[in-house]
Parts: sequence; C-alpha cells; structure tokens
Amino acid sequence: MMIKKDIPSCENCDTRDSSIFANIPSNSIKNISNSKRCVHFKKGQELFHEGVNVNGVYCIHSGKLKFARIGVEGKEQIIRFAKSGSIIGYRSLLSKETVSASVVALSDVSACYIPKDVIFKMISNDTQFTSQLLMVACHELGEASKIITNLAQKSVRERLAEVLLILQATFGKDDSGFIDVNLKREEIASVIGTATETVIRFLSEFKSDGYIELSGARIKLLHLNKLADIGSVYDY
Amino acid sequence: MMIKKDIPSCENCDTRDSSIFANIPSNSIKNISNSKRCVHFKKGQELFHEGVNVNGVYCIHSGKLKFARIGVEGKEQIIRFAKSGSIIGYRSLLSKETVSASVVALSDVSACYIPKDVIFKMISNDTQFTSQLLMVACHELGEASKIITNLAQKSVRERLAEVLLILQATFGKDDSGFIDVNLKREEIASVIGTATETVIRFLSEFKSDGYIELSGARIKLLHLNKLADIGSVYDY
DNA sequence: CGCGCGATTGATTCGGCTCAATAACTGTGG
DNA sequence: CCACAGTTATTGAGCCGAATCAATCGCGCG
Repeated sequence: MMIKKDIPSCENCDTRDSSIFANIPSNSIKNISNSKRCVHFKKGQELFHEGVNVNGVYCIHSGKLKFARIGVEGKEQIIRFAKSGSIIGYRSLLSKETVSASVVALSDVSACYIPKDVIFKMISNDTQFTSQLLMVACHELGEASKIITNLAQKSVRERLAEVLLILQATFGKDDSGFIDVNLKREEIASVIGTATETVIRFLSEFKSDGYIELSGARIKLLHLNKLADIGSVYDY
Repeated sequence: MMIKKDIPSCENCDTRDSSIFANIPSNSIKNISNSKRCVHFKKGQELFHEGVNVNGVYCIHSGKLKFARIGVEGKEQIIRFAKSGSIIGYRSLLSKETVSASVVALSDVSACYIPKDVIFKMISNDTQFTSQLLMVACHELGEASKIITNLAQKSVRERLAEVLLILQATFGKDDSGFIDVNLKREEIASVIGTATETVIRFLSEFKSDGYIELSGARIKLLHLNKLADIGSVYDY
C-alpha cells in the first residue's frame, strides 16, 4: 500500500456527496480529513480479510470492490459490491464483531482509511452522522432480505437476468456500452450461487435470444426490459 | 388489538436487559415508558404488513414472531424470527423505506408500541441508545450475510439440520424437550427455501437415524453434535 | 508464437420439485 | 367424550433444473 497520492481532502472530495459524509458539519469533516490516511490497492488485493478485527473504516474514493465469504468446501460467495463513495468496514466496527466477509479490489482502488477513534468520536458527537450511518445500515438490511428471498425462490436463470441488471445499475457502462466491471464467469456464478458452466449456458441463451452481447468476458445488455421480465424484477 | 394489560412500565420490564434499552439512562426510559402503548396480538395477526410505511416500533414483551416476505408466485419466504426483547420495525423507520417483510405473530404476542417521534428524539439526544441501535443493525447485517452464504451454498439437508439448531437456540425447549415454537412443516420449508415435502423427507431421515424425535408437528433434537455435523455448523 | 487461464459446449448424473394419494392431527360442535 | 371436517403431515412416482465431469476452444499476454 502506498501512502497519500492525489486524493483531495474530504472538504473537496467529489465522492463526498454520494457518501455517508454528505451532510456533515464542516468542522466534523475537517476533523476526519486531518485523521485520514490515503491508501491504494491493486486489483485483487484485500482491504479486509474475513474473520479479522477492524480498527477503522475505508471510504472508497475510486475503484470497485466485492464482499466475499468463504463458504462450505472453500467456495467463494459474493455478498455484495461497493464503489466510490462506499464506506467499508463499519459493520464489524460497530457490531464489535469480526469481519463477516473479505473485501477484495476488483480494480485498482484508492481509499481513505479513517481510524476507529475518529468514527466513535463522531458517533458520540454528531447526531447527523450517526443517523446517516443508521440509515445506511438499515437500507442494507433491507437489501439483504431481498437477496435472501431471491436466492431462496428464484431459479438460476431468473437470478442471472436480475444480477446483470444490478451490475449495470451499480457500475454503469463503459464507452462501448459494456457493463463496466471486470468479473469472471466464475465470480458471477458465485454472486448468484450456481456453477460457472450454468452461468455460461444461460448467458449463451440470452445472447442467442438477442438480449445481451458478449465479447470475451465482457457483457453488454441490449434489452433491459426483457431481462427484467425474465428476472421478475419489478423495481428498477 | 386490546390496549394496556399487565405489561409493566419500562423501568421494571424484565425483558429490558435483553433488549436495546438495556443500558439507557433512566430518564430516557421514563420518557419512553410514558409514550408507549401496550398492545396484544393473537397468533397469526400481523404487526406490520410488507410494503407499508411505519410510524413507530414495537418492543416485544412476550411471544414469538416471524419476518416473512412474499416472493415470486406469492410464495412466502421467512427471513428471520423475533422474540421477547426484540425491537420490530426500526429498520424501515430509520431507512425511511417501506417495510421489507411482514411481521406475523407465531403465538399470542404482547408488545409496546413506541411512536417514531420518541425514537427520533432519542436518536438525537441519547448517544448510548443510538450506538446500541447501530450495533443491533450491524449485527443483523452480519447474520444476513451468513444466511445468504448458506442459502447459496449449502444443500437442503445441510440447511435443515442447521435451522433446527437455530430454532432451538432461538426459542429454547418446552417442558418435554421439544423446540418451543409452533411452526408448520411448510414454514420450516420457507425458512430454508425448499418444498414442504422435502423438509418432511429429511426430517424422516433424521428421525430414523435417531438424531431427532417427532410428535405431530413438534420436533425434539436428540443429537446436537450430529446435526451440527450434518449442517456444517461450526459456531454454535 | 506459444502458454495458460478462462470461456464454452456436450454428456451424464442427481438433488430436489411437483403431482397425487393417504394418513394423522386439531379443533369444534353435538 | 366422541364424531366430523378441515388442516397438516407423510409417502411414493416421475420429472426437470442444475451440478459435475470431461474436452475443446479462444483470447490475452509474455
């Protein structure tokens, strides 16, 4: 991990608006800005490893991340994703539990590390901040219960269609219109809890039906409505 | 819903120690106690219905509850359970979203309703309370990610063994040693995301292997270690 | 240009779902 | 206290979605 490098101070950070620090009084922001440490991760590196204790959180400035747990038989299960503006590690910090999922960079990542004292101090002093945190946590709880329902009830084909939409909604499209994140087929499989070959089979099906386009590992969505239909997605 | 009836004021409530209100200053507690309204629900009644907005939370004094979402094809998915000491409804109140899962009484339930103003006021004023809330929310997030991994990776047989252990850990045993909660086979199936008949088949298997005992709908666990083994449960 | 990982496709197997029929249980009213 | 009706639990048969195993292909990279 290299230290400091072209990440602005929090006051001027353009990811701030989309983060938990959006509506924080400026003196609190300055306080954070002074205590933070900027770090960079290469694709594939871990920000947190499942099972360890954390001593601070990361605020992601740029880059893409996955949260992954190792399940039975050592198989990876991707729980969710994160990108710029996300706060990483607050869950285990606040529940005083060990990290429930490893966090791995899917691309090069720039982030600011904020030590736990600073976070706890803010929780004690800044009601606005704490409410925001609570709101984020509660929102993610709602998302988790959706995921649970989907995993339990939808077929692999439905889940795949849905996850394609989620990935595009989360990471957007690159210049050529492909979903802007680098995931292997195996990783997509581990999001929806299925086998790699099964993902490939349904992707091929979607492709030959004209709903998506494939180019190597990259995926372009051509027919969002149809995919939403297949995935029984009503709310996107 | 009947009003008031033999629920003590919060200061003297014996479920308080196991609740989020455990370490709250006594003036805050009095404040809550004065604003709360005691209500009773019959088995089967709903405390919240999926999709509505909430205007307060329930603190459960006695009884057992399930959180259930309606998934594709109207199939019920049970997300989690709650019992005395649990706070219900805070998630959607705090994330300002609609209720993500209906909450249904599995037995007669006594609870105290606390209007949202009171909660929000406490969040503004009582750091201790807010931290507790955050901690609960973050803990539940961790639980949710475990559930996600299990659903995605474990077989039905493993999940069933595990859920039997979870049910007993959550609700305890009755006088005869049976798990102290009334769940239909169909409901057990909807916890682990499978078909009713499949639950029955594996229960029969566990029974003939001597790991559990069945009496009507009731289940008695005879061999916890063996079940933990089957369910790949390492941490209970 | 060749190496190696990752993507793809085919064949086979199997866990678990569905449908259907029967048995056991629960509560209710006579 | 018993009989009846409506649930809920159980068991069997057959089918289907998806996993596994085994090749092969193709692209990205040194």
